Amino acid sequence: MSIYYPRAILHIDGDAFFASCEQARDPKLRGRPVITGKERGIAASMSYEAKARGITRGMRLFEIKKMCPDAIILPSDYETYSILSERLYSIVRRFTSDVEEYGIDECFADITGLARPLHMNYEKIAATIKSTLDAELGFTFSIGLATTKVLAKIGSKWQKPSGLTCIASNLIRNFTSRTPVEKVWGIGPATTALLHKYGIYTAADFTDRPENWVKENFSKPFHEIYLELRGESTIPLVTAPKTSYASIQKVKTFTPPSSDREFVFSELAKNIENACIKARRYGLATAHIFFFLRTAEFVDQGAEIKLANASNIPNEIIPRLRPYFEKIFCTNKKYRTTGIVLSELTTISAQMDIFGAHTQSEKYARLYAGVDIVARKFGKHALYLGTSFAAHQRSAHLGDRGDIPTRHRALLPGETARKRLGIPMLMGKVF
DNA sequence: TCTGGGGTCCTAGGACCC
DNA sequence: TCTGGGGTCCTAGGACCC
Repeated sequence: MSIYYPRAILHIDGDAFFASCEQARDPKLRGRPVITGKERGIAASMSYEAKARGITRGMRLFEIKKMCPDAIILPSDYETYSILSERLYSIVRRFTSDVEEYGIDECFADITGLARPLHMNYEKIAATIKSTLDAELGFTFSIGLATTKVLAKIGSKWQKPSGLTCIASNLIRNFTSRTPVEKVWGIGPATTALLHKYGIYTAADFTDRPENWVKENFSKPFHEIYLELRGESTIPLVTAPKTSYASIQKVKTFTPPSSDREFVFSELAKNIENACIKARRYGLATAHIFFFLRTAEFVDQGAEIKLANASNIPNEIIPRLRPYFEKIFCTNKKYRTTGIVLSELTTISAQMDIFGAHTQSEKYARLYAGVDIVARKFGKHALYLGTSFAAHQRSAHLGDRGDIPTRHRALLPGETARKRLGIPMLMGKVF
């Protein structure tokens, strides 16, 4: 039998997702070159009409206006994209509960064993999911069907937009021999360079090597990719929803860069408020805070602060940061970004177990319980601190449409987060 | 690719213990 | 006091992803 799938895994990917969401919401935009990313000054996502005009990701907006004067350039609206993203997941879940929400515009789904109950072969199921998504969301999706996640990813990219690519077991080599290693999910620039040194240029070149050679020369993730490329499913779908975080990070860039001390501090305060909102939503409190300021020249400075008592209350955290902010802030510099990382997060109940009582002030805890209720009813920024007033004014003025919602959190202690962000520590550790 | 705002996972090596 | 083996925990850092 030629159509054979030991396991049937789908990768489902929205085509030009952000731009497509805008076109789905406003029919007047359909058929026109739409670009998102206005707030950054570069193209984040382009409709296929814009791609046809030569516009690529990361292109500067002034350049785009020259190339394509009728381009419609919009700021990113992550709240709307998230709503459509949830709709994507829920449509796929009509077919199977084994869905991994991998990114705002994509997911994996395991449909193994569903051919009989649904009275369709796997390829027909994939086609049905695709036509349902296209019809209900009003724009197109590309799907890869294969026996592993890595191969399904190759499939979904194979014919974009609006493609359905099925890689049955006997066809794997047809695809891997035409896939450069750097296009394989999980193989980045460092591993590509290493593979090239061994004379490996396509995915099939890689799978032709003996397994022991791969085990000896590569770390575990690349051995798994190797097996997946051979059709052996090794990387499981992660279908459980995220319930907790090891750290929470909020970073925001503003234009134009500013040398106004109070304005920059208000941007930092707003990030703290947003990080605390998220911490409270998950019942978490932080004992380790890291913040940084980035200048217009992309020079970062930061400081770490350790709290004796864990907190998720901006009123407690912001005053602790202020002295370090004052030491870092330089009046003759312009700043473009502020960021905050909360780590050493503990659950509120764990705190009570350890200390036998609430460690955060009862007054603030009650106040913020109220704030969170108002925010749920009237919007996230219905209430905010005077400290971040300037930042809220700016975003209302510019027509910001909300912050990026995050579903995942890195498991990083504060200093690691600083290092990962590539921020040198100028002040040393502060406690 | 002149640079947005999030994330994951793995490994090496040191501290400390028996 | 020294040598040695083995285990666990933690941190730093690298590589990748959207």
